[in-house]
Amino acid sequence: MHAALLDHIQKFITLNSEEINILESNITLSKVKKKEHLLKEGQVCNTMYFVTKGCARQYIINPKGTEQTLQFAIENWWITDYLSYHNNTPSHFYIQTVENCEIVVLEKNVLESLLIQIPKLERYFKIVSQKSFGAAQMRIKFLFTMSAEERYNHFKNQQPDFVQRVPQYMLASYLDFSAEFMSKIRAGKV
Amino acid sequence: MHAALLDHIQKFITLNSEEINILESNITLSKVKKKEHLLKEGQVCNTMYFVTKGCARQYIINPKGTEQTLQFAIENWWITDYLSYHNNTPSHFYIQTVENCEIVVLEKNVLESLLIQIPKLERYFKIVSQKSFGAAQMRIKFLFTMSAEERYNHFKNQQPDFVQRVPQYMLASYLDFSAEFMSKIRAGKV
DNA sequence: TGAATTTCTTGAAGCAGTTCAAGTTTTTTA
DNA sequence: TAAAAAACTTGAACTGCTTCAAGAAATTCA
Repeated sequence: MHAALLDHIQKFITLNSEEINILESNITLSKVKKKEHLLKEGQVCNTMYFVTKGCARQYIINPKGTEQTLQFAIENWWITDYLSYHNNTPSHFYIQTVENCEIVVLEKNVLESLLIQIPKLERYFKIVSQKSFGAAQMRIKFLFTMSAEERYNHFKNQQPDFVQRVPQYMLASYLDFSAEFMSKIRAGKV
Repeated sequence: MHAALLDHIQKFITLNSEEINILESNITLSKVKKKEHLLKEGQVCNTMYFVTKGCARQYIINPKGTEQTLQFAIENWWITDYLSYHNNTPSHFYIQTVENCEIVVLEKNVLESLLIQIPKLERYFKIVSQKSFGAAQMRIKFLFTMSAEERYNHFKNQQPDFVQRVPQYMLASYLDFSAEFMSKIRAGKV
């Protein structure tokens, strides 16, 4: 059912059967249709989302009114706005499903009670967020050092199937160039 | 002595006096001269650094041979390469002091033993890294939506003193534009 | 203090990627 | 399955920023 999250947790820490029971009774899987919003700009984010099926994204609407995707979350990724979550401040971001999804929706109060019952989970979330931060640093490195075409090819090599899964304009904005330019890169017209 | 780190930890979790003793006996403060390297590209990063005085930075050398700063760490910031640290892979980054510094140097084996003795520390590091990740997301947002001049002005408003503390070319690369362009922005010649 | 090094400045030429506008293709939905 | 909506393509004009080169200013250190 939500075996995916249990499996993911157990990649990083060891759970006994009691702890597994606690988790199973506190965690539910939600089906979310394509293009639904999990978070909108201006809302305080009180929830963490773990994608077990499908794809979600975090995006902003820039001053020109265009959407720009900052992050994708596919199977086995957490997505949330940690700043809004920790500081109880309005979020700068939208979080939206890109495909029909199955998502573990974990409210702050539920999570905090789980963390008290199973303190080991702190370690799990520590490792996950440290790795995410490391990935964000690499992302900034690529944005800084590669041309638009290099970023596209690099991404395509790393995630060959994913390129097919999302609209090209979303991927273009994630890689920080325009949809039109993406079209030219793909046609070899650069 | 290293009160700074204890204070920082106690902003997020509560420690009893025994735990404080354990920390005090395992943590030492190192003086590091300006421009010394804490990590070089290609090394595996086995250490976390907490800056209590001075300033350090994480940077890369891009294909043109120019340094580009990805992150600054001033007082009360942790700096490390989490991907290298967790995966035991060679780092893509340099970490270097920018000023004479006082730094808590925490080796992986010491940290792991501390985390066993004081499991609560997992929560501390979780919160710190989640906030760092949140900050990295905001950084990407600013890089995506603001012009070079806007990024400079925004940074100057947020961190007015810091602008004076580091060479302008380092700040320029952190904000993702050239040192020459920084010079023109500051002179109002844009 | 004086020499060496590092950092900052300036202008001119160039270009990687944007913007705009219009048309085409694909996907969704009633 | 037809109509509407969403996504993609193309070329032409444009621009924000880079690159290069050379000199000036500031900082470091013997």
